[in-house]
Amino acid sequence: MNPPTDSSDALRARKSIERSVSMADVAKLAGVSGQTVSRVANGHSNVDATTRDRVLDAMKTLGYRPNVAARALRTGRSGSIGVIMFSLSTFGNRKTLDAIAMAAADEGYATTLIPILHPSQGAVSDAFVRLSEQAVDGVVIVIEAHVLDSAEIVLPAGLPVVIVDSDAGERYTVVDTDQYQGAQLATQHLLDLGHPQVWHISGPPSSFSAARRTQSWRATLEAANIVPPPVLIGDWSTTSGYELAQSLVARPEVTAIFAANDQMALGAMMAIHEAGREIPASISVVGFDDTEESGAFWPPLTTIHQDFVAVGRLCIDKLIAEIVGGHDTTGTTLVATRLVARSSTAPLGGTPH
Amino acid sequence: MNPPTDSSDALRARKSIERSVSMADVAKLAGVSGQTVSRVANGHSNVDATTRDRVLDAMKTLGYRPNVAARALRTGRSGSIGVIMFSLSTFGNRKTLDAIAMAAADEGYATTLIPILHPSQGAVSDAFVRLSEQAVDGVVIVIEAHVLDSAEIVLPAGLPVVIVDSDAGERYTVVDTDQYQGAQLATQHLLDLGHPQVWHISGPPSSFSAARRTQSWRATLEAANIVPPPVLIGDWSTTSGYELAQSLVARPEVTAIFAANDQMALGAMMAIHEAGREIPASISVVGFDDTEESGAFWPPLTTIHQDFVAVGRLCIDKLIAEIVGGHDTTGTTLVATRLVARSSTAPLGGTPH
DNA sequence: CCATATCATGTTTACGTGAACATGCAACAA
DNA sequence: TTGTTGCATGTTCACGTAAACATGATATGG
Repeated sequence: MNPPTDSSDALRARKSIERSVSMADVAKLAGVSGQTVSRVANGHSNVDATTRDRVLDAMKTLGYRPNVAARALRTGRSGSIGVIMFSLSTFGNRKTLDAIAMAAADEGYATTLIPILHPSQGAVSDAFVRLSEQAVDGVVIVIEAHVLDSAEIVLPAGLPVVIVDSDAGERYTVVDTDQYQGAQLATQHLLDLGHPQVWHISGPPSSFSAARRTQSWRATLEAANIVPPPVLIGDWSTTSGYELAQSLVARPEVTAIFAANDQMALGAMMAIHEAGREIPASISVVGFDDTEESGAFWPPLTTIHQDFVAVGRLCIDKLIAEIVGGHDTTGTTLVATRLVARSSTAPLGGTPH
Repeated sequence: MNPPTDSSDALRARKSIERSVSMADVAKLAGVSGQTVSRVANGHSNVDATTRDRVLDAMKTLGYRPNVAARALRTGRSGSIGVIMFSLSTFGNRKTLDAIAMAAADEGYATTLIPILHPSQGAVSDAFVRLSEQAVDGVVIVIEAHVLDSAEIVLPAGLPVVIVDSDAGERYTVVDTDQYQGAQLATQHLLDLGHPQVWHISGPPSSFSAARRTQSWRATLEAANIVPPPVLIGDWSTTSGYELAQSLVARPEVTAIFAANDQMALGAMMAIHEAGREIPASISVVGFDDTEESGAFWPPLTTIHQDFVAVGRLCIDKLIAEIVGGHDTTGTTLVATRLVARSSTAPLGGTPH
């Protein structure tokens, strides 16, 4: 049992762990008012050079660090940006998060991750509850917008938002890779190589990116007066690519496959290998993403490179503009992709490499 | 319903974007004091059931959300856990972060990402400055500890810390995959298949995991009375695996390669293919990580599976224990790996599959 | 010379919360 | 009855910061 201590020493010692240096401490040491310390800390101009140096010295001596909680309470700004996404399982999410975090750090913002445990309605709502409890100045949402619509989700009013992987450009600020252009590039590349038809392994329809890529693939074929074959609907995983491709490889007329991401392309290539057909001599394969590994697949995969760094940068730039500007904006900004031609594609009937 | 508004209407309207519902608003509506609202919000028991319901109703009506900044200022707890790591470029980092974020969310903590732009001394120090400016209750550091030592880094005193990828168990709480056991599993697997020697493509020496795997590989060979060949030092990338393996594949006596991660294993397999040798008939390859794709490599890669979910869970559990307990702990907790045998390994001189 | 503008700096206050302490009421024992 | 206990609830205050306002000193113009 703990009898109350007469002197506050014991408590002090225990609390001192958390106890940090405040403006008042700095002010005392520098012989100025707290307000002057505040001015120096925030880089205001109207402070005498001598005084400023004295304050800076005191800060350094005491190891002063501003208390963000107090600052956030006072100013309503937390210096933190929230990111809501399903788990980091997809390559795109992971790269996007990475790029956002880097760009945010660059601008002096921290990144608060608000993961969604499983893609259920309730879990998404939970994420927004957690979000509204966290002090964030803005949010980047990396979930297709229709999920937002279907859930009874209320974005805190006036909270700046940028959405990735969505077509909600009329209502929100949207930044994304130009999925349409990318898929066109992939499909056209195969057509240009002389393939009379291009089969497509798509991502899950719940993903806007996936739907958009499929749409573009279809349009590109139709523009070439080709009737698109049925879509094979995958779920981004190598396994799904493998299983779906198995139905294709037995048919000799299938000579070109466009997979909606590199992982499914990898799975498809595995099925092709197992069927004893040659890539690209017998079948050409194009992926989408350009992961770090795809250049080392066997054979090295022709794919669409996404510029995630640019996407992340734009997200943060637009978000900060909204935060500082104080008003919501709308509109869609797309980042172009480029085709990375490697050895998994060749002219119809052509030779590898 | 709405209380009559006074002359400050215009200002109010403009500010109302950020202006959120406070305890005072709830208190007024429920006809109680702010303190009672606080008690309800924090689940204290000494509130009459009737009163509690009235307050909860008012909260719901107004859409009350506690202000974390104010709470953090008052309590010294932010409900947020910081994660410091180099960019998400490695599979391990990415999975670890994912697991940490999930486990933290599960415990009601947000995850604040503090990325390090480039692995320079200054950048690491910067991260710690940003850290100390962010209100976090604890930190998970996913950087080898010797980097911490070499930089003039001061961890805020008393801040609970858990370190991943380190051997600093005597000074900190360390959670990690059992790298040693994993590398032993990999090496022994190849020896058990009858290979007289196992070559090793390692990760960068700056990584503790890499060093540890190399150490274990060497020890396992020595325990079998085999003199380890020179280590080939890679950098985790497929490219490095590819380039390093090229020097190996020309030598027929090389029949077994243990790469310190799946990406380098993939690169090595590419070099093997290009040299015209068969996997696993002519050379066996083992990786480390068990990425989502490795089962679809050609051939499917035998590798060491890491349980990142367990690592993340343990990080958070131990961190929260320190946060709640209020005292630092030390000690190392290792999570076991398991061998996933696929088709990239076979008995010496054996047949594929 | 004084009036006034200018600028560095100090003082007061409020942001929203929750701990500590105060109050008031009901139940109960003596 | 009256004091005592226990419990629900209210009041006061401080956390660290920065905006708003106040002050006092110096420079400038007529």
